[in-house]
Amino acid sequence: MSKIHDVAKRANVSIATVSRVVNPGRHKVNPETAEKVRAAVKELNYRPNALARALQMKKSMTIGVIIPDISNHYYAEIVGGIQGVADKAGYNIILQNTDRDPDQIVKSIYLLREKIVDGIIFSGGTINGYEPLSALKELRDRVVVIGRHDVDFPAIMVDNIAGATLAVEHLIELGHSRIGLIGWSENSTTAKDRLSGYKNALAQNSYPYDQSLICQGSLTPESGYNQAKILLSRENRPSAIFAGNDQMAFGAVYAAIEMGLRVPEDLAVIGFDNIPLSSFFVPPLSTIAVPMSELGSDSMETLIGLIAGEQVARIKLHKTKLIVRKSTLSK
Amino acid sequence: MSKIHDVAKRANVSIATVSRVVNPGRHKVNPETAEKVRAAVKELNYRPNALARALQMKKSMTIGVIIPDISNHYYAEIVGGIQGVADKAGYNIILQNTDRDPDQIVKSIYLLREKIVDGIIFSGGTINGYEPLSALKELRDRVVVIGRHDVDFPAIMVDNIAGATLAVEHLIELGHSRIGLIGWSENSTTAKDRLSGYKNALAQNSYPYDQSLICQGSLTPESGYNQAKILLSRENRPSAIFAGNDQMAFGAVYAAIEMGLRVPEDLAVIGFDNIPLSSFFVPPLSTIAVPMSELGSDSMETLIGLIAGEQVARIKLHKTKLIVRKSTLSK
DNA sequence: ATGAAAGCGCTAACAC
DNA sequence: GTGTTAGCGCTTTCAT
Repeated sequence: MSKIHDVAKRANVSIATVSRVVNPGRHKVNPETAEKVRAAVKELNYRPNALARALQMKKSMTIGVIIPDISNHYYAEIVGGIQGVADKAGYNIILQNTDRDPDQIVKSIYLLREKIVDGIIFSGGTINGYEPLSALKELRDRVVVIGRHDVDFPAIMVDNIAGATLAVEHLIELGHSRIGLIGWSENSTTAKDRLSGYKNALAQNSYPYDQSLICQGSLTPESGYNQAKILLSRENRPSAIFAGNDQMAFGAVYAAIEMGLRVPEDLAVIGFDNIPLSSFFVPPLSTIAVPMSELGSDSMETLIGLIAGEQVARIKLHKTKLIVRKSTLSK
Repeated sequence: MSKIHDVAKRANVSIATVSRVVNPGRHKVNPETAEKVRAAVKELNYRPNALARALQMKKSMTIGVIIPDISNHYYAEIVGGIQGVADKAGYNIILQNTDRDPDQIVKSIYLLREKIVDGIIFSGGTINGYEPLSALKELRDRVVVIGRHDVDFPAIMVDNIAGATLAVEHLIELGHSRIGLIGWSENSTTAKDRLSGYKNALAQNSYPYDQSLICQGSLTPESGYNQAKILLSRENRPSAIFAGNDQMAFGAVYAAIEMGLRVPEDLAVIGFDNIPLSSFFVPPLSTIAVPMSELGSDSMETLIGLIAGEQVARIKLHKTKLIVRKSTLSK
């Protein structure tokens, strides 16, 4: 692989001149000389070494993305959104999977710092501890988080409370009063917010909050299935279920059908996320649409602003939308 | 951010010594000195600059992954598999999305070369042209492809022909003779292979190959829905449909139900891929399981072998598996 | 407009 | 066992 030196020799100029034509704009260079250099570049198939350049410029044009798991649809969409704007701006992204493991998270941050990333986008898992925070400190002005984290970085969030309220109010309007909730981990702020929205909607309509209607899955269809089975075999079972995400909603529908209940006639089910398959489910699933890809693109735009030294909003809240399909048709 | 020089000063040693304790193994260093250095490292929160190290060592511990689209489940799983083994081996991955656009592919390769990646894993889209091939040339011994590409790099593949044969033979055993196929682009070797498997199964059972049973979708549920509608409104409609992937199979089931056909009683449907949701579909979808994550991990293992200068297999074929669920129960 | 040379932060000969 | 020094390939003053 040829280096700047080779090109300089070939074009009979100094390496400084080569650098100037390879990075146009900052300095003038004689058009003829430039042409000679460009010819040499082409002949030698020269490509500047980004490592060397980054070392010198203290700018790697690389950003780090820390997520729990890329094979999870939600994060894949986010990363897709990040990629889209990163590409256009000339940034590359280094991916770090953490499985939400605090040690992994800390390790990832250190690793990205070693690789001299220009910034970090963090999503999923928690970042509140002393370790991750102090590790992130050195990049303080170049970090954006997706989701609520109670830390002092610009945050891109989904209005989960409003979304959940939307879902449950929809169910209430349909005439349901006993509404089951399949939530998940108490450690997740997202889960907590969706639960809050559920409670809000009940309170606004003066319905009691009944603990026996609440259970916890783990975001998988399997867990939705299991929890729905439990919920539906109680006496005085709910006539509607609000599942914390579409995956669990699918599991819940499946459980209902297996138990001889019809959806939506005997049980209404609504999910959260609006994954692509939800409209092709049988019955098509009502849900709350979350603009995942936008979360990603917005976070990258924010990071770019941060890197440019701009003032950026402390919080950006993205709206959700109620999508009514067959799984919650009239009671 | 502190540099090796700061640590050296703090510990009252030379930078060479610091380097030696930071990268243990190669050289001996007095335990006491080492301890002093480690203390200084900790106090200054020193982290070696990976860029500088990579520049010197000509090894970045970073590999490039080129795929069409990370928000596609298939590629997300592959990348997940790659990540898993990359992490353990100390590699980071830089992601490049191409949308299968040849220009983007070439650009991605150049970009990764500039970033001095230690290797590249390529999946999806085509790589046969002169441009991408010559761009890849400089990394010749450090490239592995996933899927069939008729190029001289180690390839990790799925036995799509055998898988499709499996699917169609299953349908034939069930008594179906008119079996529709929803395929996709003729440019895709995967699509071609799955079509070949379909033809093989028919031939082995002396069934005719009827062009009117073949149509092309685009891997989305929408397209599966549309194509199934066409197939099912022909007179002498098929009694079974083999869809090129699960997404299209979902669409096909949906179309059938909309047309008043029962699945599997009036129409059997089988997909391909075995995405997680397929077992929670209503009815649960029969399909051919593809070990996507394994494809990723295997490709990374192969690349690591390549980097280590080992001899690696030219081709590794991964087996598929027939998963029978309700969507193809007896005719 | 162009070249010489310093230096980005690190590793690895090579001396001692 | 430890220090000195020469690069890795590039960008960027500073001269000219």
